[in-house]
Amino acid sequence: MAKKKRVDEPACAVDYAFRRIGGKYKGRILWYLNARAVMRYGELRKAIKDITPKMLTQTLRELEDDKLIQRKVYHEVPPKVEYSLTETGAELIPFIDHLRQWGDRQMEKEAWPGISC
Amino acid sequence: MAKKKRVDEPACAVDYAFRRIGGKYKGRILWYLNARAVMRYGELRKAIKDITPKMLTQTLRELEDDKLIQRKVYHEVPPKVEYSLTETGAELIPFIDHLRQWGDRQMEKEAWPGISC
DNA sequence: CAGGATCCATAACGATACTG
DNA sequence: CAGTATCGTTATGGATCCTG
Repeated sequence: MAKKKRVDEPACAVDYAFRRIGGKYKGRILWYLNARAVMRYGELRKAIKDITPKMLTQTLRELEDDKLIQRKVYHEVPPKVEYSLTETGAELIPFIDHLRQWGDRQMEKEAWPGISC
Repeated sequence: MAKKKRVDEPACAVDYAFRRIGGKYKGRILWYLNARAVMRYGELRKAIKDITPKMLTQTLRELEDDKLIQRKVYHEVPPKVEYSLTETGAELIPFIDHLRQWGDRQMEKEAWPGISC
């Protein structure tokens, strides 16, 4: 998911795009950041209940390197860091939203309890 | 990507959807099947130049278990197997297309040689 | 032609403890 | 509060050879 992969050429635009938003948490992080506009590290951690600090940090860094999110540090005590979507990241939202709607329909069909994002 | 994962509840619809189309080749397979309507095993293998037979079979089976594609076997010699999208799989195409367009724009920005799907 | 089987490498992810 | 560091597990993908 990180640097390495992007070094070898993507086979095509679909391949390229999936590499950038693949991974277990990227979709959800982007979606949350869209819904709430700006979120602190701790808020994201609470929102994504199953994530560990390591994975959260790692995923946030990858998204940042990919210019899909922005990181703003407030140098104060206690520290405060805010994350938000970049323009490029925001362009992905319609896609994620449609995918989410599709997911909702499928989950109903399969009788999963519908869990809202 | 296979059964195991889908056993534990997805956190939400975004999580659910990403699980179903994640993986290195799923997006591209769905996209190709959409563009060409129906494809044989060997055609897919040629289209996805970097895939091994094992991965192709494995990915196709997962997509089939997920009811995103259909598999039609012709019992003749030499054997012939055709793959095509299901209704549910076809519903994903607009989103893959959207994502593909986004990928195209990004690749231009980064000055990757644009490789068409 | 369309795969199955086997073995292997690495990448992705996770638990836990600690820190500026 | 917002992370690091270290270590371990599992999932994913790959090479190679074989077959109805």
